[in-house]
Amino acid sequence: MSTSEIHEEVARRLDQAGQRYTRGRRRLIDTLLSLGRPVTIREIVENEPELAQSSAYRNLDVLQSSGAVRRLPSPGDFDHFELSEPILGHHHHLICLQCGSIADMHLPDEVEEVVDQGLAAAAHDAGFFAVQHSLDLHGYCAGCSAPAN
Amino acid sequence: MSTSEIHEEVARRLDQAGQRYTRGRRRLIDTLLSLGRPVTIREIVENEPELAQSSAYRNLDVLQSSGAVRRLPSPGDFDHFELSEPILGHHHHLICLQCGSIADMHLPDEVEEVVDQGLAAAAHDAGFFAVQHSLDLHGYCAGCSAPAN
DNA sequence: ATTGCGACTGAGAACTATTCTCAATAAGCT
DNA sequence: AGCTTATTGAGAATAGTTCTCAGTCGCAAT
Repeated sequence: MSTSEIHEEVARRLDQAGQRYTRGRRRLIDTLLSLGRPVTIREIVENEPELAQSSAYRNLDVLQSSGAVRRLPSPGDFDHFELSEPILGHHHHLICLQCGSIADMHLPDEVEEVVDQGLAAAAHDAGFFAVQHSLDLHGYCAGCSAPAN
Repeated sequence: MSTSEIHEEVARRLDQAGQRYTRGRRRLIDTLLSLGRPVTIREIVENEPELAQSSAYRNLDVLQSSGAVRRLPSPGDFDHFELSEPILGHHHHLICLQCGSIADMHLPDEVEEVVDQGLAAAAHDAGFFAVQHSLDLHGYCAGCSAPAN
């Protein structure tokens, strides 16, 4: 999806939710696009100091409600935000236990199929209505090394 | 693993970390065992009112550091705690988007194998040192129904 | 263009889950 | 039993996030 297609898609989703695609919201999407990985509010505001923190939180919430953004609860102290899977495509995360950074990762289609089938069976058994799955790898990124012990 | 084996395992891990297995910590483990699913601090304290909230937080942190407990960052407002995988065995979660409750789930070994292989390859490509994976299903539990729209 | 109205913004206050503090207590050791 | 050190509990402090509200902007109809 090209940048302009993404903006159109976001605009469509906001419109459907009765929301406007204002300058601040557009800038938020641009920032998420340019950083290209799940980021914290702090990173967003540092990259785009014109965005007020309170508006960033509010607008990320609006964008999440309309399905343009996903909020990732994080093991560290800060939640991370990324463009949603309908926009970015289905993917997974490499989460560093040391520095808390999150990188995107993709798995072969065969793996996804096996996972989907396994999860569908488990959901069915539990009377659970599945919306999406999350499959993340926790460990140490290239910049951080694993603890010595 | 029987209840007494679990307590022995926890005691071993705490001892290794230079920590005591006190009454409060034992009660914490008992509570996690009896509830049998990831729970919030609030649920723990409500179930075992003799546990001070501040001590519960502190001890869950100690237990996590020694590898007896896992803390799950949650999409809602409260983190959840559960016994660690070395004790409970490898498993996954069904996370309800409505009520925030988390239930345990197991996948067939074949699925786990495929996932492990796929993740190992992805981690290798990214220069990432993997510790564990998390594979959770997000949706609506049997008690909550999916939104109408 | 102009106007009108409701949605949006920004700065800070408020909220609340979690962590910290410290005097009192319990655990383990000799 | 006595000593030493870790642990506890109640509340204060911290900090990420949400809320408030007066001022501003976007959009549509005139």
